Amino acid sequence: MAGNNKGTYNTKQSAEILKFMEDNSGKHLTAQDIEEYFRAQGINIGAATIYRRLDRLTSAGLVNKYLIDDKSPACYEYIGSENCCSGTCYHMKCEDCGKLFHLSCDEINGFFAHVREEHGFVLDPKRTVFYGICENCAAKEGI
Amino acid sequence: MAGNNKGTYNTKQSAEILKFMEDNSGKHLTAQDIEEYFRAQGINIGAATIYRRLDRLTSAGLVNKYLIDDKSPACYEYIGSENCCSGTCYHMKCEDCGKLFHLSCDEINGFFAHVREEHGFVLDPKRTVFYGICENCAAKEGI
DNA sequence: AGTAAAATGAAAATCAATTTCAAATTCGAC
DNA sequence: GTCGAATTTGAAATTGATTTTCATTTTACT
Repeated sequence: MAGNNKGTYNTKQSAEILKFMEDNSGKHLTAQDIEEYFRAQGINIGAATIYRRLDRLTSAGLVNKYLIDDKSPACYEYIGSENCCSGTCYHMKCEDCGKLFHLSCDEINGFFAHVREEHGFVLDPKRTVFYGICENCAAKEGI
Repeated sequence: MAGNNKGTYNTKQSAEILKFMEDNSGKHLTAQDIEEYFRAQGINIGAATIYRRLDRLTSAGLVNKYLIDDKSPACYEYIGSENCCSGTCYHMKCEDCGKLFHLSCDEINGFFAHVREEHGFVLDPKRTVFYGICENCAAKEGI
């Protein structure tokens, strides 16, 4: 049998949700996105079930949950073995256009290591979002 | 007259709220905390007014708004115009104890420069808060 | 004082997320 | 296979923080 946890039953809903998350690996999906997808497919999966499953997948470490900003609902991202967020991936959010960018480079790892070693603070990439102005918006506004 | 903005009227409620925030500079207060304080003082200030004022103070840069975790309501902290740090200063917030730390070093300036030059993204220190676990809490929990 | 613009409080609305609970499903034991 | 306890589900109700609405009050300017 597939990775069975004691005291948990596998259902077709949970399989569907996991498959959808996998298929959208690297994308940020809200619970609503997922709900709408299944509604469009003619598959009825209740909102409560989606939230329950996302919680499970998050605790299991298969999915990351992000609270990017105050106004929008939480979003979830499948953590595959090959996509950009499998390792440590950070997010930058443009205050102007609201677009979300992924950031992954040696410098940021070095900086996080510095903060850990010199300032004794272990940063949390899941919660930490860098805000600023993206290249596009800067050009547009002549900043 | 005191710092008047065009098209804004000063009220005793807004003065009371600002004073209370100033008096609790460095503490993290929820809208509820503030509501209860005024109720206890026998001063009636509606919840909506408190939220409206906190929003204003936040946009004005006098107060920072934090979303520490998913479960708890937003909290607000009086920062003061420029009295918390000289020059550019960044904030780290412990997800565990909620304490706010100030960060100022060459490495962070270097990192911000790198992001600007190599990733075309101009970071906003005012808005960007680093979340993580502080030294104290890490030790306490044996992480 | 007169008055237009802005701020307020109470109540209603919003809205993501959670809880409730009866009905359906899962899965190991027999 | 099927019995039965444990688990999961969906729909609806609930929660709880925040926002909106709107009639009334307050403010700042003349």
